[in-house]
Amino acid sequence: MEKFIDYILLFGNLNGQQIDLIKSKASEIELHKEDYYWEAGKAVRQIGFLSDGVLRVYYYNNKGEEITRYFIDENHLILPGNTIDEIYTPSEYLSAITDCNLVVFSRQDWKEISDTIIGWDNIVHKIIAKHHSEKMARRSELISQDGTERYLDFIQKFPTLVNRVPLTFIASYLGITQSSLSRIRKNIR
Amino acid sequence: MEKFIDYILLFGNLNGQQIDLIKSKASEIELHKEDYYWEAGKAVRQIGFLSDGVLRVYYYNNKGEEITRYFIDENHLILPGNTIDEIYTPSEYLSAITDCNLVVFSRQDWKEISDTIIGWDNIVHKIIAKHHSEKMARRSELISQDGTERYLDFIQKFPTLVNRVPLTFIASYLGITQSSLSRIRKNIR
DNA sequence: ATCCTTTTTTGCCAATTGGCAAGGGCCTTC
DNA sequence: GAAGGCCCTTGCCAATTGGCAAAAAAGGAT
Repeated sequence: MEKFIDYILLFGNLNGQQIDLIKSKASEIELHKEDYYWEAGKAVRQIGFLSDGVLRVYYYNNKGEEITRYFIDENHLILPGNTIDEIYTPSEYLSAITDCNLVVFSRQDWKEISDTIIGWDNIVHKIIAKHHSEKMARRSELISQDGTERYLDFIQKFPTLVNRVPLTFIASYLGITQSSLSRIRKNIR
Repeated sequence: MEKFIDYILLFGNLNGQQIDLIKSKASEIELHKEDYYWEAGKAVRQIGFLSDGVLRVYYYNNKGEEITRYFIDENHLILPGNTIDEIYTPSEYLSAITDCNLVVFSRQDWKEISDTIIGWDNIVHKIIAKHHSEKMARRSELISQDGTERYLDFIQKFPTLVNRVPLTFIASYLGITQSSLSRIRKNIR
């Protein structure tokens, strides 16, 4: 919970009263390895902040292969869709790679926070902007690289993930097969 | 100019007076093929809306190769950075593939519009959210596909671009070489 | 129409990656 | 400590892509 408050405070100032309001609305949940946080086709009813653990976002392509779009690690806000107002039904899955702790808010409570705390929306917009630019930057660079470069890039950008995420998922994220990635790692050694 | 107003109205309502204010702040500029709209390292001082033509966003990777990150076609807003407040210095180039027409606003005028028109920020946030989700979706799917699939995907998603964008740029966007793309097109025929 | 430039296609060979299946290592469970 | 499961590595061969350079095609300008 403190992690969440600390994170928010990176993007704007809040007084003690505002922080108390936020805390009063929050609840903490745990996910075990392989639990879903979202499932494709099922409406998402809460806003979450990942305080511990790693999640992965994936979908199935038209050949039925499971493709990992990206990973979410500690200290990231998980917002459903583009706006808070509309119910969001994801087209992809979000599940726990490791055991996870999250701070969650109901859509309703989140809205009340937004209506009560002046500057809240601004903070949230800053966070969204940051997330998007991070994700874009990561993705775009991958495409022009070969397997080895992609992997080196990955371990440089996500040093904390390399040892916590199974090889299959990393390979899928990098757009190569697990065996190719395994061979690449062998060559690097 | 009308294109810009029409575009904005897709995301929210404005009255005649508000539209007049916007028009009074706007100016129209032309870019010729290969002109820069942004250059890496040079601060961007305006907000633009591309009403005609195609732009491409690219950078140089650590091998000195020019990598096309994405294309921008008609009816897209071009916002510098994550927030209007901070001066934005891009790390990539944005140049015209075809002759282009843009509607541009100085940062100052844009701010005045934002301060005067209630709901303007909301409209802009919706547009930003839309752009980001579009870009992410496009990019992520590419990585799990081979050259042929990427190209088929491209012509399906950007039918209007295929014949206006030189092959090199499309290849670079798809993360393959120009010759490979040429061979792929041959096989498809 | 001709020349010149730019863009696209090809050929050839090397390097990279995929597909498939088997094998090895490690951990858990009984 | 044996059996089973999961994850990672490896071998073999086929398919895909890259690199380089030359040829062909398509546009533009005079």
